[in-house]
Amino acid sequence: MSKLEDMQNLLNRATALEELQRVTEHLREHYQVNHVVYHWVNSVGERFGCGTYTTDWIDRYLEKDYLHIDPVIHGCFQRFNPVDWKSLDWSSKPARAFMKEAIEFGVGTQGYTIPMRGPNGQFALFTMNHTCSDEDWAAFIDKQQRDLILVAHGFNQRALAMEEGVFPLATPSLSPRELSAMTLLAKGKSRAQAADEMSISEHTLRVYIESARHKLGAMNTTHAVARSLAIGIIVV
Amino acid sequence: MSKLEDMQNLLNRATALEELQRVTEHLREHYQVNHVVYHWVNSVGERFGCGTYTTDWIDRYLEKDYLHIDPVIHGCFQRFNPVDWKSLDWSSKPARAFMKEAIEFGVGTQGYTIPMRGPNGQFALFTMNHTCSDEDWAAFIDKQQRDLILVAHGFNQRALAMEEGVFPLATPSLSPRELSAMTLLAKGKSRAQAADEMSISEHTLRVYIESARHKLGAMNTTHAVARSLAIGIIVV
DNA sequence: TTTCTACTCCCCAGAAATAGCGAGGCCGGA
DNA sequence: TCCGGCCTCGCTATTTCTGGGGAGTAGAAA
Repeated sequence: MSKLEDMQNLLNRATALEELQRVTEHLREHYQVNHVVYHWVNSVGERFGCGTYTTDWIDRYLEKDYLHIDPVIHGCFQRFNPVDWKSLDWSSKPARAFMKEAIEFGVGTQGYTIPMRGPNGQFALFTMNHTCSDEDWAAFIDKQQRDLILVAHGFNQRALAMEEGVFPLATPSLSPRELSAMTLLAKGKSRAQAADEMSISEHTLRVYIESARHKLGAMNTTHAVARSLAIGIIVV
Repeated sequence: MSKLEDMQNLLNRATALEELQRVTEHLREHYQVNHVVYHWVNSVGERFGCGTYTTDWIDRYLEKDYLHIDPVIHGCFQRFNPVDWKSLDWSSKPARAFMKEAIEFGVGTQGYTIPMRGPNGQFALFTMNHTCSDEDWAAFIDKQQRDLILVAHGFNQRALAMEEGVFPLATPSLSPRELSAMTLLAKGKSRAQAADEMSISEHTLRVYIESARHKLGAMNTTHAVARSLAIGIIVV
């Protein structure tokens, strides 16, 4: 039994954010790296995180709205596979300034981040970073890659399980015609065009949009389509 | 070197659908199961698949539009973690009829499906199924779980890499104000409300929406917001 | 059987979005 | 320095959407 499996067991029993936090600390010990962080955006846009960053750095990050500068966030949003920080675009001036400041706060110069996406638009990142040479880091990643993916998945499963406790997965169910309507609108069709494609009158189409809107608790058509996409009941 | 690692290497070199197909066949041999299937919906809603199902079954599946009945699809859309088919809801009449027919076409009675989500709304499923007892299947899954997750990831990485060849990831870049506008609209705000929140005149807001629309190649506001969400440049 | 949901169609008035036109200031890169 | 992108504001006319109100069918569930 490796230490890692012990940690996975610990992870699988975690039911609160503090327990995930503790796992990140154990992982840091185990891998002997600067930091281990897991954070995510849930289905209603709230952000959560746990990890070994100092509160100073987290406060700084939030205060300066680095979410919109951090190339790791940008890069991971565009990718499925894990991302080595070296492969990201650090060419812009704010990005470099951000990196410089991060290092001052103890963040490693080398980093590896695994993006994950869940139902209802959930998006999460599992990051490990360290200060060492490119070669050492490459060797480390090469060796641990698989384990890191599995650990990251473990984190996300627990996080999603915690959410289900809070948001009991009340996905509104739209009828087939309502879904078609939402899909066509999401594709940019006007009501007239959508009605035409569905071979119904525009009046009828409007009824579907309305009822979909009500089911989704949306303020207007755009909102309804946005929610449909976000909760994954339609795909463009 | 296990056989599995050989297969992962094979997978990592795959550049076309046929090669993925071949890997599914190898996996079926290796694990001695009825079927191995990987299929996905890409960023523009096109569907692709490869695996060991018979063409008869695939044709039947498409013909009867089973995508909208199959509880595996439904269940996986709502989940992040891998799904054992037994844990799904087979209570509805069409679902049971579907399962019965699937078995007639050689699909296993036991199944395990791993859902995956990528950037730009990509959604994929990796499935392994077999006909055996509950106990044997549980033991098999328990033993292979980790490897299956890694293999599934391998498939998805290759599939996404193939897509980038076809859709060169030309993500339009919106200005900060344009992004704010899109985000507020996605949250259900009207133009007046959004303008108010951004502390600008509604006329100005309109300019942002218009320019965002043009950058995104969208037909109307709803379409622009839908695209922004789908390509992941905003989060609700 | 009754009830419920889904699907289809219709009208109207007011609110909102769209498609054009225009203007000026600011900042950063070529 | 000039060009381009970004941010801000204005006008008009037309089209589209929204939010109410109806009403009838069919099929499935209770």
